[in-house]
Formats: sequence, C-alpha cells, structure tokens
Amino acid sequence: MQIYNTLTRRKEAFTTLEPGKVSMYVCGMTVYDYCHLGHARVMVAFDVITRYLRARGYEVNYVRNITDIDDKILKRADENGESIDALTERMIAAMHEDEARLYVQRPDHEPRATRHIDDIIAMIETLIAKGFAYAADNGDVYYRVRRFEGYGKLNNRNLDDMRSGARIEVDTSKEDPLDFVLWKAAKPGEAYWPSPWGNGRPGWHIECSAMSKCCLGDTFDIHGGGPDLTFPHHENEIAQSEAANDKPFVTTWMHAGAVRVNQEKMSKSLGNFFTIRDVLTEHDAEVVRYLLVASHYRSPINYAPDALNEARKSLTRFYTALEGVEQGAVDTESTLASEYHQRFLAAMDDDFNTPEALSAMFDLARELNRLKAAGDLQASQLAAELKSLGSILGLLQQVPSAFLKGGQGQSAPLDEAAIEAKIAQRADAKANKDFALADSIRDALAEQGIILKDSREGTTWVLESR
RNA sequence: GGCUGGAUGGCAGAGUGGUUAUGCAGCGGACUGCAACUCCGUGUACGCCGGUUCGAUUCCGACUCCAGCCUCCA
Repeated sequence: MQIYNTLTRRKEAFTTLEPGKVSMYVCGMTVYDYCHLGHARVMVAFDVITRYLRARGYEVNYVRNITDIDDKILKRADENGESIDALTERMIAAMHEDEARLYVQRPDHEPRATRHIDDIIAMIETLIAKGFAYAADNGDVYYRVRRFEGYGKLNNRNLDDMRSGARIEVDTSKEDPLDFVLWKAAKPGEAYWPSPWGNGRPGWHIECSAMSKCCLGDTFDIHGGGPDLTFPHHENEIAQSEAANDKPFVTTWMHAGAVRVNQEKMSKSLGNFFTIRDVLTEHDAEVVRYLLVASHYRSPINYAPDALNEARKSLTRFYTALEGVEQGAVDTESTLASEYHQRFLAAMDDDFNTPEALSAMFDLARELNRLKAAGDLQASQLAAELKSLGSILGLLQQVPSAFLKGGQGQSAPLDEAAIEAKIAQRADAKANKDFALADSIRDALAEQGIILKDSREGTTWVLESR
C-alpha cells in the first residue's frame, strides 16, 4: 500500500510500527456548534480509510479527540446563557447523530480534553523541565518555539520566513512572537482547572499531544485531520510531543482536502458553511456520503446543489443494478467477480483512490446488468460482490428498491398501494390493447415523478432521479 | 512576501511517456405497442510557452490563472 505523507510530500510505502496493527489519531471537532460539510469530509475520509485498512486485515485503533474546552466554547456558552457542559454535551450528541446518519462508524476512542487535564499538565511540566516551555508573568505558559530544532518541518517553513510575514502579536509576555500557549491563565469568571502555574485551561495544541500519548503512545502510525490543521496545529503537536518524549511523533501525516463553496473554502470564519443536518433535510445521507467519496480524499470538492444531483444519479445506477437480484454469498472463488475486486483493491492500495475504485464498481455494475438481462445465475454473485465492495466505502447497504422509491431524500406523493393500483389498471389497459389509456396512466404518474419500468416479470416503479 | 497543492473532453472526476478511466449529459442503434430501465456503438480532453525524448496530457523549466496555509477554522 502507498499513502501520501504530508511530512515528506510524496506517496510512501505504508509501514506500521507493529505488524498488522495501525494506530491512528485524527483531530476531531471543537464542540461549540453543529458540524458542517468540512467536518463531514474528514469524518467520511477517515472512516473509509479505517474501513479499508480493516478490510485489508489490519487491526486498527482509531482515536479521534473532542475539544470540549476552548475560547469559542466559553464565548458560545456565555452567549447562549447555558453552561459549558450543557453546550458541549448537546453538540457532542449532535455530532454523533450526524456521523451515524452519514454511515460513519464511531472511532474506537474519543478522548475529551477536559478528561485529560492531568496528562496535559504533566506534559507541560516535562516541557518546562527540559527548557522547551516557560511560565510567563501573566500566568500563561508558552512553548519556546526556537528551542525546537525541527520546527517547521511538516510545513516546510523556517522561523525567520514566518517572522517576516507574520502578523504582529501584541502579547509582550512571550519571549518570541511565534511562541504559542500551552496553558492559558483564567480571567475572572472563566472556567478553570488548578495547575502549578495557577488556575487556567489548556491551550489548543497540547491536548492532542497529551491525548495521543495517552491513547497510542509516544509514536504512532497515522495522524490525520482537516487541511487547515497542518499549520500551526500539527506543527505545534510535533514540537510538543517530540520535545517531551524524545521520540519521533508520527510516521504518516494525512490531510483531507477542503470543501469549497463557489471556489472558496467552506469555513466558520467565512460564514459560508452548510451544516450536515441542514443538508440532510433535503438530501439522502448516502447521497451526501457518495459525493464525498466520489472525489479523492486529498482533492478539493466544490459543494453545489448540482453536485448532489449528480451523486444521486450515480448511486441510482448502482442501486438499479442491484435491484431485483437475489444476492448470493460473496464467492471468493468467482474469477469474474475477483477481476473487479482486484481493480478495486489496486485503486484503494494507491493512497485510497476511491474514484478509481468506484470506476471498477461501475464496470462491475455494467457486467451485472448484462448478466441480469441474460438471466445468468452468476448475477447474484456479482451483486454480492458489488454490495461487498460498497460496504468498504460505506455505500450501497440500503435495500435497493427502498433507495429507488424514495431513499433519495424525497418521498413519493402517493402511497405504494395507490401506485400499485394504477399499475394494475395500466396492465389491464395494455392487455386490452388500449394503449392510449395505458399511456395516460403512465404519464399521469410521471407527472408526479413516478417512473414506471416494464420488464418480463412485470412493472416496477422508481422515484424520478432528477 | 514565504510555503503547499492544482489547471483534463459539455459538466463532475481518475490516470498514464506511445494503447478505453468512470459517472452524468449528448448522438446513433438494439430492446419496447410506444416509452422508461438495460445493453451495444459513439466524442481527435489534457492552461500557455519552451526543453528532454523516436514520441509528452504524463518528465524538466518559465509563465498565466485558481485554491489553501502563514491568525481561530476540519
């Protein structure tokens, strides 16, 4: 397997510290608001990665943290007039709901910053003892960036370049403007934890160093996150962890691509974000997931309503192929099926190339359609294979007819019995060669988005996929 | 200004030093009472300029444009 490593800026043969085991840490959400499609991208990307690694036989320990204390949370709780706990619990529950709807499997561990304050304090103490951090006179503790030799290696930057371009920090408590905060002194009225440096709360970056160490050890295989985390967050994590532990921090760094709107990054600060729950009021969750999987995880995606319609049509093709086929067990001996399977694996082995993997699945679907038309018994094997490959991407697990009859997030304007009655009327008309009547029934249904499909076995219907 | 990526057919989106991506849409045909579904066939796509090469969309260099990071952001 090859994986693109942000650290080396190229694809590398994937190796693990322990044979057959993958330790993976992904930076998760700061829970002060609902998740948007950018979050969905990261959740789905690493869900696919985890599913594939497991399908490949790896034992994966997937850790994704929850940042449940920071400035934005304090501010939002205050604005809402609710407690920090109430806010974060509410948002965590919403996040779990959203990811479940997107068919994202829960990580194995979801450590929360507020539950690891002791680990965080211990790491900061280590950094101070080693001279990598200092307590300032304002009660904050800062990381002494110039003390860490490799600073900038993830982003290919050097400190002096950054200094010239950096916006001026007014904070005079820092020795160097690029130093970042490890422990933040509490202002009067703010939530705090006691520490050797006074009451306060952890800085953002230190929690990931402390929690990854706690859950996965000093060195682990994969560290992932969104595209905007490489700097400063991940750079700072490296500085903290490698200085504190004297060990290499992470072997493979993986970053997802951005979700864009009108060619601009979707983000909280630009205010151009769509929350997952809002999108799911109008679109089937699998369609949204398909959209995210249909591009390579590192490529930017431009979000537009049209893109979702295209995604729905593509999924419709798969479900149309699966519909009406008795699914057999996956037959690993079937050479016909394995040809597509091999192509799928080769694509996924190459840095999780899901678009290429999907192209093998589309070709499989075409073959399945051929065999269906020919009444070939192998069709059931291919259907099983298609569904099995789909499961690795977290797709195609719905009952085909359910998806086609309205799983697309719409629902038929008539109930099933009424539709079936119309179909029966039309069948009678056809039997009597009254094609004018038959066509008028069909047209009337089509007006309402219900499309009839005739076959030897009879007539079925689907909701129009526009 | 520094650092990253990217520019592919009507749209979306992979990939490759010489040979079909794939999906949607279009066109022609088969099937059909007519359709829909499905199947078969079909498109001289690789930002611009140079270079390397027998041959480059694919490698190298310049250029133009787009996006991201350098401040909280997935």
